[in-house]
Amino acid sequence: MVLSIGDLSRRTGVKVPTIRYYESIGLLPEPARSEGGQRRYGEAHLARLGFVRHARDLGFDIEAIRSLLAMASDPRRACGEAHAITRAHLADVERRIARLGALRDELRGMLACDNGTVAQCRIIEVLADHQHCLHERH
Amino acid sequence: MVLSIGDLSRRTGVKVPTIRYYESIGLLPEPARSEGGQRRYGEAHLARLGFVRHARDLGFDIEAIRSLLAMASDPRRACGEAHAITRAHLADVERRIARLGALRDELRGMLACDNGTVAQCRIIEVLADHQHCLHERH
DNA sequence: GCTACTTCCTCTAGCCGCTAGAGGTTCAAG
DNA sequence: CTTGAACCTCTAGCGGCTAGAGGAAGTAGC
Repeated sequence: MVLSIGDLSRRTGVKVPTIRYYESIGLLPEPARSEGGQRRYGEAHLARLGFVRHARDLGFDIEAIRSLLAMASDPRRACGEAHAITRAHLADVERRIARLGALRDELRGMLACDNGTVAQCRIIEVLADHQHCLHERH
Repeated sequence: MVLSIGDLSRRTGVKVPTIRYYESIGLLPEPARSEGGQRRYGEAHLARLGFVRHARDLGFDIEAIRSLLAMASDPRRACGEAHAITRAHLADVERRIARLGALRDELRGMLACDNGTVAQCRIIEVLADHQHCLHERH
């Protein structure tokens, strides 16, 4: 199987410039080239880019993905480190959810006024004065 | 009341370079200067920067804040636009919460294996093959 | 083999919202 | 009057891409 960069892009859902970007930062190995210098990919690239895409979708940052890739390539290695990375990421996601939930409540409260003038508008009022907030700390 | 940029920073919790950045993008008006050229702020700046800080904490982007500031400065203006901005932002926050919730479930599922070797590790497995996911679409 | 058209190439610059650092000046306390 | 903190401007960098210029290569139909 030989794929152009466009083929690889369509198969993985990763945009062409993003694939080249991943190569430039060393996340993907340099592929073979055609006589004319165009990139030619195989199964290994497809799998690796799929892995990367998937991890990005799950919100892992590039450095975490680098580590996960290193682990995936060594099937005998204990996956404790993968657990640590994933747990850390999960904790981060949970923090973000909590924060966004508080934010949502705050925004809903701000919307609980009719469309009067700014003078009575809770939105402007809340923004102008922290005292009106539901929570002390955002 | 006369405040240096450091005073303003301490009072609002906005870092000094960020205050200068806000000025550079026109979010804060240019303040008066001391004889030696240092910035000198008053109550109006304090209130405006507080508003900006608060809106940023609530996750509004700079352009939204620009609009909200324009509305706040005109107390007779109807606040329909402020509602529209806030509703749009709320919808965005809700989408992010839903997405992060799905992500959290996915990550929790991935952690449901013991620390064996990579060969049996669900984390690596899930990342390598989308079929293992809880959801079709992330 | 030629034309036309798409896809590919490299390179540079830009996005957001800051943050960091260099190299120099001003201010305020003692 | 000296010290040392805080200030100044300017440029560059962060993450993770995205956009555009200007040109070369690949491919399908005639």
